[in-house]
Amino acid sequence: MASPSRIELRPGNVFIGVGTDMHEYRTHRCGDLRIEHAGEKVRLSGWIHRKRDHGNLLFVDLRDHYGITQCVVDSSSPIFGVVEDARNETVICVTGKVVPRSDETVNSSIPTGEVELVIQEVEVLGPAETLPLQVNSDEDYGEETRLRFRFLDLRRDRVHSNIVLRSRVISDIRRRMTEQGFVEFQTPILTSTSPEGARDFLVPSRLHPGQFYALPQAPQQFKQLIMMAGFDRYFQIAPCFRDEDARADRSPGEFYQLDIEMSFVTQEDVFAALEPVLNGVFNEFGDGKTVTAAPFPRIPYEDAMLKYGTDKPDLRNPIEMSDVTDVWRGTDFKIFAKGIEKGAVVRALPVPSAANQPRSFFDKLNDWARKEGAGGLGYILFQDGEAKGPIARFLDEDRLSKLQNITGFEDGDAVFFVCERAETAAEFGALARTRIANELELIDQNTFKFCWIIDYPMYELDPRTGTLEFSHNPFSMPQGGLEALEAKDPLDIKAFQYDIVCNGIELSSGAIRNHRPEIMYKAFELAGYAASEVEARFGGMLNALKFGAPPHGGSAPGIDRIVMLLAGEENIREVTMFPMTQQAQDLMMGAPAVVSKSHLEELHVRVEMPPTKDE
RNA sequence: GGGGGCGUAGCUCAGCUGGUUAGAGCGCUGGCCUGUCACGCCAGAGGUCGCGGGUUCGAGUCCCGUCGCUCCCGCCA
Repeated sequence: MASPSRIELRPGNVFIGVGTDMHEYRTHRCGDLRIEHAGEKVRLSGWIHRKRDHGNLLFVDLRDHYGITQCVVDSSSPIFGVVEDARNETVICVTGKVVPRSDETVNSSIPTGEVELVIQEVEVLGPAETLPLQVNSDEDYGEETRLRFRFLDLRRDRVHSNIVLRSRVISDIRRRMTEQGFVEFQTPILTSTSPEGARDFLVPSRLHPGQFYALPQAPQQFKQLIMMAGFDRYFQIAPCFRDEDARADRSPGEFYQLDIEMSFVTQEDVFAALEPVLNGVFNEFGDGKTVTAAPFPRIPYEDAMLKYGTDKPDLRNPIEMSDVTDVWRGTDFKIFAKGIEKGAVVRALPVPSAANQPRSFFDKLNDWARKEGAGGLGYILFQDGEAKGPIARFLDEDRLSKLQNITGFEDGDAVFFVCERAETAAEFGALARTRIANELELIDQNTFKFCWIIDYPMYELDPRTGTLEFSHNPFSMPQGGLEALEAKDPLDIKAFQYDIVCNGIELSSGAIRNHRPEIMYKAFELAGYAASEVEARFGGMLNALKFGAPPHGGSAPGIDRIVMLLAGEENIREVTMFPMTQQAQDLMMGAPAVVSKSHLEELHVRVEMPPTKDE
């Protein structure tokens, strides 16, 4: 017989000898027993999932992590009363004989449904009080109850399996990364504040009064330093901390990234490393949905903004916008023509097979558009070779054929028009695109569509101050290098900066990094930072760049969002074991909390409360 | 920081234009029931209607404030 350390916990395994030396708690798990076990004396431990009490005959569904087994006892047994008195969710250990069920009483909906355990001995291991939420129910409980009693919520099937899925996804990612030659490292949790980006979490220093550590917003600088240290290919399931407000798809405070960085690579090399990992993981855990095959489409930022109105397009949506400003310029439809004169653009949204929708469909959309603050949502229907609808008459043959060339509409389609300033047109067009596709159920729910968004602008103007600032990561390499920084209009410079998007959800951003100090100085100079300031803020990294830095780049897909997509969950709490509320509180552990005075004194910290309203 | 939704029994919710003793399902307690699998049947307990103030003869319901949960905007290099 194998030594205990080599015994695996697999369904069907008897992992401890049965008989006189029966294990104290269990010989099998609650998902194990099959018809082959009939006649054996076994021991199970688990939670009372549900009882069916017939007075003189009592069924107990005993549940553990692995499954449910029906146990049965009748009033002739001396321990009948003990089982009858135990509440749901009480942890018990039962010993008895496995018996086959009669044909009429087999339960084909559970794997153990052909047998049941006749209870001969019972021990209550952990009694349960009256429950604040019922584990054996699909009822949708309020967040407050669920989070305060998360340990109960986690017993329930849906969250329990989400968390297991999360674990399996992470294991699978680790395996795929390791097999590609990536090496996993840990980076510091207590580090320095990062000068750009989100709000930091600060940790006061006991040894250095008045000084603070910060929790890393991401291991960005560390992973670059790992490349400069010559490790070539790094990855980590990295905790990241940002003190920003939560959303349904954004935990307050903390989240995890698959953080990766590679040396001597181009943008394409990074894509080639990540694509098989993402495609593989989504195929493995995507519940049979189709997954974009590598190489994923690469969409330049500018194209994405024009076609989808956003840099995180949902490619499941077949509607692609195009610019038709010229088609409407100078027509008698004054709303558009005058708008165009004042600098507005017109975007077309061709919607396949929408021409036969009832009038009310178009009216409803128009009402919605006005409520969103747009002028409206004009449209033309193409039916039986004719252009129909309220504004169709403003376009002559020439203009209509031009429109067809641009949008590629076919007979039976409808084309919607958005006329706004370019930025608003993109924003509102994106909303309309999503809205229309949802109304007409054009979104394929059985697929994961990936794409890379590439060629992000290096700089943008701050809309309030009009000053030049980094539009993404200041450590990205500008396309064209130093030459571009010196010669081009900064707003025309692109960066080797890219996002990966799946079904309209941004999974990560990444970049080829700027590994040349002189380019770094220049890039920051354009954004208004003096060399001395750059040195003060990024001294450590800048220093490393000066002692032989390899070209390098990477990315960091969000683990939580990957699991959300795979689990089909809309809310990140459903895939997080111990989440906080939207107000960043842990209701179960009671965090954050007031700490003792001595605690604070040790850290040289004094609390000053914000003024209350009547002060 | 701002906007929306929700807050009634342990839990999920109903409660009309303000009007007698605030209801249901699940859970809980007690009773009956030997083949159920969301077992069934009978009975019972359980409520400061989030909290504070106001309007009114009368407030779960209307108004103001406040707290909690949530969704969104801002924020998230």
